Amino acid sequence: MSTINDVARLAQVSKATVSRVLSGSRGVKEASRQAVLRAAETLNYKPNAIARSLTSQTTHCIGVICATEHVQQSTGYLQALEKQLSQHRKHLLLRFASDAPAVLRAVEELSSGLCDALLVVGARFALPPLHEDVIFIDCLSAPDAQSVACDRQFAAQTAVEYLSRHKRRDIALINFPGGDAARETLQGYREAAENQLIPFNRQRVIEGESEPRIALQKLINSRVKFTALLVTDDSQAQEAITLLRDYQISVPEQVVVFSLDGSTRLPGQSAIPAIGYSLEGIARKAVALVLGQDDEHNRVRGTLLCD
Amino acid sequence: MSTINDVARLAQVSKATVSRVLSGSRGVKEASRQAVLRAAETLNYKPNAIARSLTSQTTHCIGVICATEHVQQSTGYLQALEKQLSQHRKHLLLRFASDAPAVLRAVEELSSGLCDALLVVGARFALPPLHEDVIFIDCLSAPDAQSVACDRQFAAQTAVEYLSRHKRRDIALINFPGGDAARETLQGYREAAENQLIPFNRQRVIEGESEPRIALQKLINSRVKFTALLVTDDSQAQEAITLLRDYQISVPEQVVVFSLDGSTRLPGQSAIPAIGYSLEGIARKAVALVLGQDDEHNRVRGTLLCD
DNA sequence: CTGTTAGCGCATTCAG
DNA sequence: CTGAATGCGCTAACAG
Repeated sequence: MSTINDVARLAQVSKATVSRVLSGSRGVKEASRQAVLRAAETLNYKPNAIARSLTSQTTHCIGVICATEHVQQSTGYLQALEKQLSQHRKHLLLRFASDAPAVLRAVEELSSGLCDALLVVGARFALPPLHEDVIFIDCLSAPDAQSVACDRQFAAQTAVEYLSRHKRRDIALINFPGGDAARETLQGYREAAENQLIPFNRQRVIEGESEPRIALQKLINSRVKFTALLVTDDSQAQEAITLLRDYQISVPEQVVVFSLDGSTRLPGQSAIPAIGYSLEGIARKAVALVLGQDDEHNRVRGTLLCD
Repeated sequence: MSTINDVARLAQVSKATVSRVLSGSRGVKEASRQAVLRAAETLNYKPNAIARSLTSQTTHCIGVICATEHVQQSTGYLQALEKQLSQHRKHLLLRFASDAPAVLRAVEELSSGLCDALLVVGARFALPPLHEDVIFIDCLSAPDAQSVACDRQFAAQTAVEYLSRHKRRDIALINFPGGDAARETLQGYREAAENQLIPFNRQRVIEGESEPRIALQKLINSRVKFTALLVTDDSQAQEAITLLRDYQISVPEQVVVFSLDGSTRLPGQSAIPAIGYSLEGIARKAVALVLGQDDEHNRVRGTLLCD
């Protein structure tokens, strides 16, 4: 690769002039300008990004740590994020991490000046507080100012409203294992139920169980009646449906399964009703946050999805 | 962030000593060594990756340009690649590109010293020759030395063999639109057919058609008989099946659809017979190539998949 | 308008 | 064993 020195020599000017032409570009005699441009062209010169970063103290790299267990979910986010980032001329440094320690390691390794900021996506487990410029997307619980999250309360409300309109008033909920997400979901669920005059039955709510199959078994073992089942996402929905059928419970006839997050499904892929979030919208907000252009409103609301 | 200077000052030694301790680490008095280590610890010092890159002329970043149209396919590759790369302490810079110009742009933007090498994955379209250190994975056609590709001839052979064992001897093929991939596939197809004493009927082979639906319509319009259909990948298979059913042709009873690349499907997802490739194996080879440890054998063979 | 100088943070000489 | 000096490629401040 040719350097700025080569260009300067060929163009018979100083490095500074070359730099000016290729960056600031104002206040340069047209002749020199042309000479530089021509020299750069013939040498196929590209300013070295690393050297640039060293001076500017910014790499234009954003680290993205994908913590989603189910890869199919991450891919949509990745695409949306990459699109937003490249629109802002930022690069996306990718890392997968399937549990908290792995996320920590990834954060460590990316915190050596290589990235301007970090993004953690879809961590469904508890994360220790991360001091750096880390933004959380769709994670279980995170400081509000540094994260963009789904409005889970709104989602649960919508779901209950939808189900009760479909005459499914005995609604079970397999909630997130914990965190703010679980709290908000439960709140939305209770609130909407109250509005619908549906009596609250604690047995219908399973919490603190990270294994969905076990959660469902608990529910069935309790012999509480339910004609609808709220689960946190599509993969949980799939598992639930399989298990329900194993129990000879027909879906959706006997039990309607409703996914509280169906954003990552392909269009027309499934007939499971769900709340869908705009990945593009989420990515846009996240990138805005990362770039320090807070739009002060990091809660995203989803729309009802059902074919 | 603290710099090497801060550490040197705190440890009462020179920058050079600090550097020695934290890198080469030999030929340093134990006392200084401890002092440096302690200082680095209290300052939470991490050598700046950018400054390091500037001197070492290597960034440890590998650019990955995902050219797969169907995102579901890219995600498996991404995960496999990231795993291999991080094992080699390399970073993965992600970029999506859906057509040739976009790939070109991505290559341009990543060729400014930020990446040590580039990887293009799954380009199903013609690519102009790329001069840089670009390695191609699963692309339509690329110089053999710079690419890891599926052994398509072997795949087609295997498919034809499998189908004829299942008494499906009238095998149609919707081939790749062009490139070496198409050539090899056709060759494998013909060779196996010959071995099985299946007469070759050019009408059964559709080539040069990038739109799978149109390709299939061509085939059907020609009224040639076929009891099996070879397509290049799972998404094509899905489209084909839908269309066949629109034509009242039952799958797999009347026509068995066989996917020549089913690597990116989830286990047990589909009952379509296919050739599957080990993404991990492909990623391993690709990373070896990128790191200059050629293993001299960049062809990957797939295994028969059918439940 | 332009060249010289300094410095980003680090590793690597080369002397002591 | 260790410190001072040099340079990686570039930009910015400062003189001319």
